[in-house]
Amino acid sequence: MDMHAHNFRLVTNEPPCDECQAEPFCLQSIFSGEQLRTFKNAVRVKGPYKRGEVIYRAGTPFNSIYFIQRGAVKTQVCTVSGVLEVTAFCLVGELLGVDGIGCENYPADAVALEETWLCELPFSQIKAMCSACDEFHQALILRLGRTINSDVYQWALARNLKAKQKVAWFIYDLFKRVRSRNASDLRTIPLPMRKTDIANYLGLAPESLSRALNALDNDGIIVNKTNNICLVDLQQVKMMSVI
Amino acid sequence: MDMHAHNFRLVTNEPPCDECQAEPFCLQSIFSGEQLRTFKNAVRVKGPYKRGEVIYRAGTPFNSIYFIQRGAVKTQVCTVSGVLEVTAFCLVGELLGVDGIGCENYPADAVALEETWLCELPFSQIKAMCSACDEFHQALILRLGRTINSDVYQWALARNLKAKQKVAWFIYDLFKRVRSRNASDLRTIPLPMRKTDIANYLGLAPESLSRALNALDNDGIIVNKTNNICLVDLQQVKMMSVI
DNA sequence: CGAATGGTTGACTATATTCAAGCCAAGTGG
DNA sequence: CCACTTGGCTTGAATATAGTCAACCATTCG
Repeated sequence: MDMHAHNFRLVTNEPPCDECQAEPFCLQSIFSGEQLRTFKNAVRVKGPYKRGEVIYRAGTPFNSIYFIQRGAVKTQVCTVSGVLEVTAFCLVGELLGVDGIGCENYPADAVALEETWLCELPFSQIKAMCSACDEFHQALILRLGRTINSDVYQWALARNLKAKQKVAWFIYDLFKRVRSRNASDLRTIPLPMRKTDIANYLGLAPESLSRALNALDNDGIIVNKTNNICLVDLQQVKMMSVI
Repeated sequence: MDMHAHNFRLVTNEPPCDECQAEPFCLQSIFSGEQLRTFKNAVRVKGPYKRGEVIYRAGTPFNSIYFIQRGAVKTQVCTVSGVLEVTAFCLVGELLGVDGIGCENYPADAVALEETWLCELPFSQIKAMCSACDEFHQALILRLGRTINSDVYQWALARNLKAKQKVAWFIYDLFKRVRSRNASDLRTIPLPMRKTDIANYLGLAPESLSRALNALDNDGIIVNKTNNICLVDLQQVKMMSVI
């Protein structure tokens, strides 16, 4: 069914990028002329994935990384007793599946959080392009480095925070990521994921997250809605999220 | 002073590997003949680093990764308010500095936990060898993948554990790493790091770690000493460390 | 020997989880 | 169009858990 769904969703490459909300952050910006042609032939647009739909499962062979054209994705691992733990959120303009590099299989499930369109980059092609173009290789390494860095070392700093600070940290991180794709001055960021997902990701009970968000709202630092959060006092949010 | 210390410690390449405790896990095992010669010329043995000595600092340029021949290392980042957070422990036979790949600078300090000898692999040379030898490239990627995987995804699973379970998880992880380098059946693993470092790494107060270790000891699952831990009931330790 | 550091213990406090109940908005079927 | 259900979210009270503070013990190091 999964495979069938993929086939169903597969869109031709001509023109693959018209609907992309994240074109300025696409790796293709490095290329021109013949190389751009090669790149565009290598990638495939896939979508739409509906909310809750699985993009790939943990344990399936790692063949591709994905660029998120539109939408948002969560990754989650399943413990031996069947508890799901959210490991990351990927937003528009970010890379998905990077955690599979160096592994036979993807280590986590990837699940769409809203209607999502992806640009698939087969890893074999990526390797070929890395060999052919050093600039591409460097750009890719930089992206991967940044991804790993934020996944690992940000968490190292966040794990000793109290619930309220953790939440502030999460909100501020999300804000930075949204803003970097979208230089506008908006302080209201959408939350494509469920609050329960956020709680899980932060290692909090949903009730604790709810209380922490409430506390921040009562302090006048944020305005907490179901599907978005407004960072009223940006400086304060930033301050709270550091030890 | 740092630079000076390095020069002081620099040992000639002939013979670099005689004292290595981790030779079977060295990347050179891939090579033979002329390539082995090239590899041996590329690497440099450095040591001894005394306990507490800084190997590299966060923010200094990333030039090399290191293979730990002997000893053990912790990496730590410093928060804006000056609090140190331990991000990882690296043991004999493991790679240090991997967190710098894709970055201009090392993201964390590396500090020796005991008398430590390293084998330095300049990243420029690594890149050259990757181009020259696909098998090496694959082996390296595999190592990096495993490192990242354990740093990121293991933590994702551990972050929702209670103190006692976190401690069991840490001990079991350490046990697996020690055993994989050293196929003996010993159940007593040395602790090159301070208990305060472990507590920091696990996001616990030192007192909480102490109590958790005590509880495990009282349960008859481990024997808790200052510089080592004996896993009396291995199965139980493993069981406790999963959700 | 005395100081310093790391580790432990106990009492108290802060913090987060659990459980149970209720609310609200969105989707469903009559 | 309106009850009805559902899932996600919130609230309050009771409980479990970890952190803090202060004192103390053990080892190491000068």
